[in-house]
Amino acid sequence: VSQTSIRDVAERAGVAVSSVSRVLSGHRDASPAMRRKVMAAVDELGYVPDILAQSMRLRSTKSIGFVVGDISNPLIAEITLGAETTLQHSHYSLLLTNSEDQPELDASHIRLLLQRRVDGLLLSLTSETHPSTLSVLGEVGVPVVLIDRELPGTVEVQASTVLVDHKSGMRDAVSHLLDLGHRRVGLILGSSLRFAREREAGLQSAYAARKLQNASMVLCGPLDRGFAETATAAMLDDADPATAIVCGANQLLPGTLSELRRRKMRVGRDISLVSCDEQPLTELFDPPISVIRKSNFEIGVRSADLLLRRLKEPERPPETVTVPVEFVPTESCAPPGPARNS
Amino acid sequence: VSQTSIRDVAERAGVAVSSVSRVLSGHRDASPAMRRKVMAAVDELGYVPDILAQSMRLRSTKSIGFVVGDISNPLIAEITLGAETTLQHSHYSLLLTNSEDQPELDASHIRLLLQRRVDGLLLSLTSETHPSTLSVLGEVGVPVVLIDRELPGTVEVQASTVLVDHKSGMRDAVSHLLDLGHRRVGLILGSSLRFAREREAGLQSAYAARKLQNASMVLCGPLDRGFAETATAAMLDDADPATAIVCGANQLLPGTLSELRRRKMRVGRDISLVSCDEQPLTELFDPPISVIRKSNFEIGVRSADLLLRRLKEPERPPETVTVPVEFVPTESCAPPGPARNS
DNA sequence: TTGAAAGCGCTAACAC
DNA sequence: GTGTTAGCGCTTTCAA
Repeated sequence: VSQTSIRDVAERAGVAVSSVSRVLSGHRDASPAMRRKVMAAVDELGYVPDILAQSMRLRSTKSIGFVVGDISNPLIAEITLGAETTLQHSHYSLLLTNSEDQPELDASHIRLLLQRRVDGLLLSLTSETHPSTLSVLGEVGVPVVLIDRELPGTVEVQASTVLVDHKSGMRDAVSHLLDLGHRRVGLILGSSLRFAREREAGLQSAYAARKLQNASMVLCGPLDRGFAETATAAMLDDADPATAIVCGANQLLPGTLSELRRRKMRVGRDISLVSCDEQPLTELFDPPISVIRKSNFEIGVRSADLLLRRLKEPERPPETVTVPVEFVPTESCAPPGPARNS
Repeated sequence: VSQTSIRDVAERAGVAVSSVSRVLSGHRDASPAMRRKVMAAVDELGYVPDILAQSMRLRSTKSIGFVVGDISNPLIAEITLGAETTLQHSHYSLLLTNSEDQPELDASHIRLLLQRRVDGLLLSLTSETHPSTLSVLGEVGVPVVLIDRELPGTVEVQASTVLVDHKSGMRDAVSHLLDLGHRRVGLILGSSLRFAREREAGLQSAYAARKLQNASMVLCGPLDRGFAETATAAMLDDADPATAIVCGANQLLPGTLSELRRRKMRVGRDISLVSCDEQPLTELFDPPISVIRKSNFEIGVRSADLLLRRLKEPERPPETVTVPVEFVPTESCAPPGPARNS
């Protein structure tokens, strides 16, 4: 497609390049006759404008840079779908970069994207505190949207933000467990990003709201299956074992399930279980697994919307929106059983 | 970052723009003294070259267009990770477009990406037969890699291809079921893309290899949970009910599992079950679900490699590589039980 | 070895 | 209403 330039079209139509440009960009100063001539030449030659050259002139690439930690994480993939779909409708293209969960790559990807002259940035950062990321964010000249991240207050980065209300979801889940009679709730956390902090805070607030002494057990480690196994084992082997376990991230659930299976513990009888983030099959376990869920697609859409808004109105100040979260209880949560007395 | 141009650097260093360009592009005709002067100016100004302008001159954007049906499909997301990671290492950026499983969008995305002057195309097409896609593919001027798609032989599209050996995987799975004594194997298929055709062929070949009359039951419909439920029900309600069910795609498994649960049928006892494509939790069901698996990450890597190779050597003819597939049997496959005689 | 200048394909003054 | 022309930031002949 397109090796023909606007000059070829002009020549073919017997008019000036500027006239071709005017017709194609829908400028009003173009007579019907001119329109016809130009469009005929365009059709005959199969001319398609070169976006690169347009970008160069207009100083706008109509492209957005998206930095993610790991696109193969289903949650991120859904966010990406929401964002790309939304941007597409506004004629923006998405440049995707994976940081492979390495904080150093966040900053270098941002720099690369700026070099590519993206009009805006959508960031699902791997780290909220890495100095080089914070430093480059201080001087990006384009609108930025942070996805579920909060940077340390000291740096004043001009960015819109889409926040997820993890705290409420966790509060609801833990409250439910407390109401069932659990007192020793275990929470497994990987990472120390905002979602982990909020989830821990949600758990605390559930205890606090019921004026119960906080007898929870929070274990934090790498965001992987191996750690989830270890943590689950630790929670069950504790002198005061947890009677309910909350998996603080989708990547952890397999580890917890496998440790429970190894011990032949039945979910919803010997142990109560809640998972953060719905996955395709959680609902099909027997019993179905309680989840704290959110719409990742919506997160992507809202992020893109926030960005588009600032692209249209550059003077507009950054905004923050919060996406709700929902706790879906199932029989995987039951009153603490006799196992506790063993 | 970067509002300074190469002219500013030249001025600052008191040299010509061409000299700056030479130094920065590592041209050998540049004296050490010149190098020093230029680099000093670059550092002082924090100059970063504008990739857009470079692309325009060099007629290469160092970017690859990736068309996918649905990035939120975990399989696609993993392929994307493999591809992006590989391209990144060769300093290519990835432009991602979602076709939302609408065949018409494939072609328009390809056109858009060509307008953006991508150096190459990675395609996970929504349709292998849509005319406008085939037509635009006939005149793309850049290297193309098809990911697990085969276009009708009539169109001679110059493209490298990464194929997945679905057929072998399915043959192994069905052979295993036949060896267990099953004769009536049900296969649920969504879509009619290559993977579905190959899976059906694999099933046929398993029967053929054992010289058994093909008593399989293949149902094809939309690639969603609802259809999987319907198809599962149909297979079980048939006059000669299936004793084993193979889910032909990850999106179908939830439907089959839910229909089985509704009927209180126990996997691995009342019915045997195999799923195509490993998912995070398949292994944690009780019993674990047999899967036909492959490395999606590898598919992405191989696709990118094939593209990079043609980018480096434009004269090189397109190649085809095949990625292996593995059947992982579990107790979800068992001999047909008494249920059959009911 | 370095500099001056042309030009990639396009848009937008500006002049007619 | 239309044409001429000057760049956008860069690379690359070509001359010096």
